Amino acid sequence: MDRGLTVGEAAAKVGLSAHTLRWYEQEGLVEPVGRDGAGRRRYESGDVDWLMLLTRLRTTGMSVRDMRRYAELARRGPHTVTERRRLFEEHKARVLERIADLHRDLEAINVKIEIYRRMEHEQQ
Amino acid sequence: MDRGLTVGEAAAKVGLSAHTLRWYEQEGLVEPVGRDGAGRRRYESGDVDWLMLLTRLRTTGMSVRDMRRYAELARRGPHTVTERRRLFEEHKARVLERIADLHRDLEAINVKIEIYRRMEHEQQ
DNA sequence: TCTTGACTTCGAGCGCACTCGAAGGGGAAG
DNA sequence: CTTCCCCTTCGAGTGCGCTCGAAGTCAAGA
Repeated sequence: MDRGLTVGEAAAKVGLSAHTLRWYEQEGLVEPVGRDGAGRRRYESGDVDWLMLLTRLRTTGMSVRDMRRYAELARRGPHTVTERRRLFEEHKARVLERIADLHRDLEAINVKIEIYRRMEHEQQ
Repeated sequence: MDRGLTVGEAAAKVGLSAHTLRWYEQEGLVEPVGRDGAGRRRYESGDVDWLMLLTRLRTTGMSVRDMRRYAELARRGPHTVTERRRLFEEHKARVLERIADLHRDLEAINVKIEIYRRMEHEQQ
């Protein structure tokens, strides 16, 4: 038994399917991960950390296309750190805007709930 | 010139395409809207209000399927008001959870930005 | 040794929410 | 009357992000 997790174990850990993990690799979101003697993927802790970062980017609405751009920067080495930071700061701004939009739209939904509550009251 | 907006005007007003407005009608998200003598759609202010509510539900992540369920309740009349309020309250809870998730994931992104900043500093 | 089950690659398929294009029909301006 | 533009219906196409299935390999357990 080599060190590291199989694709199934890594998938369970990060909350994605094994199919999706292979697809992420194929799409260039993840560097080709190490293999054991039989050609099976072995996810080390660094690989898992990277996947967890990717899932955070995904759940905050980053597209696969942008995640690929980011992965390419990371592969190109330490001289792309400034660009990576900018990419994250732009993403952060988008997420903050998204949160503000959600709050704004919730206002309208709350108004609607209040209207329904009043209608229920009058029906009695 | 009849009263009301054409599909193009209504689309511009609510920020959707004319194609999408027709599609919403076809999908049962909107009651068949009134027509002028030539069979063209005429959106009255109530129709536009409904579309604006729908767009708020969409931008807060409600699926077209759930919007259709809501539209069906509204069509069934005033005795569905309680159910509509419940639907909105459940949706509101999901949106609040989504906002909380976004804040949590932003934390991780902020940590990453800080790490990059330190790396940039050390490179100088 | 045999079975089981997770792994491999590859390519096709799916669900969602539009998005577009074709073909034709007014109606208002010049 | 012609031009123009927006309208109509219908069905097909698109982009995204997976998701699935087929066919085959391999290693560990009974």
